[in-house]
Amino acid sequence: MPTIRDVAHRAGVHPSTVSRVFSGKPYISQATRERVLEAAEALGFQPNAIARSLTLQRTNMLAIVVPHVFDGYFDDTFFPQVMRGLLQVAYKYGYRVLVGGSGGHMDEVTQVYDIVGSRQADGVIVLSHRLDVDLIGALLEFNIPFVVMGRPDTPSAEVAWVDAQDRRYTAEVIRYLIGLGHRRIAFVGGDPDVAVTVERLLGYQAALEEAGIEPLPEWVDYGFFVEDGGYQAVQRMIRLGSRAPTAYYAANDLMALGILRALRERHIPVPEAVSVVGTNGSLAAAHAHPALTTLFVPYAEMTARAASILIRSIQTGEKPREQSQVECQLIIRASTGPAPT
Amino acid sequence: MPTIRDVAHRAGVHPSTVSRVFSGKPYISQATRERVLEAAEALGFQPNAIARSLTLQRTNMLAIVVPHVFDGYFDDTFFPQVMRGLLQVAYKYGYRVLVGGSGGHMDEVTQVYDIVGSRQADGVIVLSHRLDVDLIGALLEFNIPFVVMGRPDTPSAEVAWVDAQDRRYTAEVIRYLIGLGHRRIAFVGGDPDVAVTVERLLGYQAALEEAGIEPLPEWVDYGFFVEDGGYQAVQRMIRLGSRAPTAYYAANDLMALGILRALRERHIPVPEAVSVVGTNGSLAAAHAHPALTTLFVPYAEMTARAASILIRSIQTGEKPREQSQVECQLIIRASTGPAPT
DNA sequence: CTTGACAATGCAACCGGTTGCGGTTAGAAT
DNA sequence: ATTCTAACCGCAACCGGTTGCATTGTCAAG
Repeated sequence: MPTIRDVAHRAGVHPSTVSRVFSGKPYISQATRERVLEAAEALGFQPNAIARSLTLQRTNMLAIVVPHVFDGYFDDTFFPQVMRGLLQVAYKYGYRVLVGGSGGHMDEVTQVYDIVGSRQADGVIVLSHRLDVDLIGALLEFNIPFVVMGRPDTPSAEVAWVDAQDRRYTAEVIRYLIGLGHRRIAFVGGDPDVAVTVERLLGYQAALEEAGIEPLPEWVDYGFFVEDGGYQAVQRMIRLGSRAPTAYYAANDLMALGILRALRERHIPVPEAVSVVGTNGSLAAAHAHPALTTLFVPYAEMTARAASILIRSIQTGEKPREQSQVECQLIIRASTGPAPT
Repeated sequence: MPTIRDVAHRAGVHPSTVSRVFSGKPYISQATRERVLEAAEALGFQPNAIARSLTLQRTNMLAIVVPHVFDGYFDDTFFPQVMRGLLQVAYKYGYRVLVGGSGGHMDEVTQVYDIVGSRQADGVIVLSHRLDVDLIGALLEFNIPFVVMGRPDTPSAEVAWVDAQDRRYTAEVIRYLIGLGHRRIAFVGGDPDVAVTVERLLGYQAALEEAGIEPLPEWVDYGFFVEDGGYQAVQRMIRLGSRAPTAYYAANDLMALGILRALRERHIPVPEAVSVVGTNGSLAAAHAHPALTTLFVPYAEMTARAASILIRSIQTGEKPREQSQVECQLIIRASTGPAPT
């Protein structure tokens, strides 16, 4: 690979001149500019991004860490939508996306820590903030812009976030089910150690309390966001007999599909006997049978916004502080109906 | 951020000693090693990955470029499965994934060219090789390992690939439909400029010819891999009246779902009147109504394999040459049945 | 007691761009 | 004709690790 010095030599100028040409600096005569570009063209020169990053202290990368160990993570619409929003904005502003994998709980922090500490990215999107580890605290130590997806459990004016108002909208879903006459409503959450799960659970509990319903502990279960988690939750709850739920709320569509599958296998008609609501508004939900009522969460928009905040912060040098929220939407389809009498 | 020199100063050693400690070089006494690590700990030192990359000429990154402009791209199971396989292997070997977006056709090449030319990654996975641009030729110019997903149209011993045998398995699907008595079979391809589409079309044509069926040109349409593409294809083909297809093969599940939607709207019973087959084996296909028969393509396994090949090549320094193929599987469900009489 | 071998560490150049500073030159102003 | 200004471009240090080579120290063999 030719370097800036090779080009300089061929064009008969100093390396710094070549650098100035390629980084669009002023005070370069038209003649030398052309000579340099010609030499670069002839040699097939492209500036080395790594070297440039080293001096500029800028990588033009946005980082995101994904728990790749859960296969189901890639089956729900969450991950691709996140990537969509992120990529679109990153691309628009000339950034690329650095995706890191992560194994266990702690490892997610390790990975983020590693990427940030080794200066491989200019900003970070924090996907899931776990309750068991203080990732946000760690990130504040570094002087790197980051945006959290969802409102952190210990809100601070120092951190930027984009929130989907999980608690509020989950409550809205539960109220909708109550409005249909349901009183025995199940909550099938994702990973119990993740903030979003806790928020949704709080929304669930609030809505029930509001209606004067005392929820059974057995109505709450965790499916870790995978299809089989929803399936298993039904298997367990069905044993409650007459106290079994007549409606299920699942924290993503994947688990809701698992719930539908379990009900179908047991020949329990949906929505006549049992109603089911999913979350995320996936395409699979729209095409499921029966078509799944689902709480659409605009994850693509959320990450797009997060990426915008990050990039602005990187470019201005100011710590990101924007705290915004997006609106979700309950898409009512065929999987929900009046409670059986 | 503290540098290696800060640590050296604090530990009372030379920077090179610190470097040796952190890169696990031999010939460092236990005493100084401890002093260095202690100093590093106290300062919160982490080696700068960019600087390291500059000298080592290694970034520990695998690159992939994604056409982010098509929203539908993120709705099918293809993209997340590709990411899953890639991330798992990358993570296992300590690599990270660099994802670049891309706009139009040419832009994909530009982006890959840019990443490779600026040495931002050690290897590249070439997702879709278009027919209109010679990306492979360009990559061969650079001395960087790359693996192509799918067999290139001009096979060469110089390039490594992981192939899903698109032609063969598409033909198998068509033969299955013919076996069910269908003779008017539609082909709804993805992007006509992409190699996989051409391969599938060839498989389709071969299977029909084999059975002595002369396909109508109107039976072939392109849906560009998006849901509405499948929907529109039905709208057009239905106008053929008595010559309209009794079976549809779609090059991904998303388009197949669009086909199902179009048929449902027109109250055409599936599979009694028309059969539908999708591709990719998505979860949405399993939960669709009727459950979609689909050609499962192991994209996660393919990218996992591609990543392995890449990493081995990076580590040995040998140009990757492995050319392997994976097996697909036709998953028969409820959307296909005997042709109407 | 010398010599040799090898462990341990320092020195300095290098990876490939970037940039503050200073020198040169040409044209404009006086 | 002289001075001033600003465009143009070279010089060299720097970003933060890495590594071949040189040097010092230590211990065992001769």
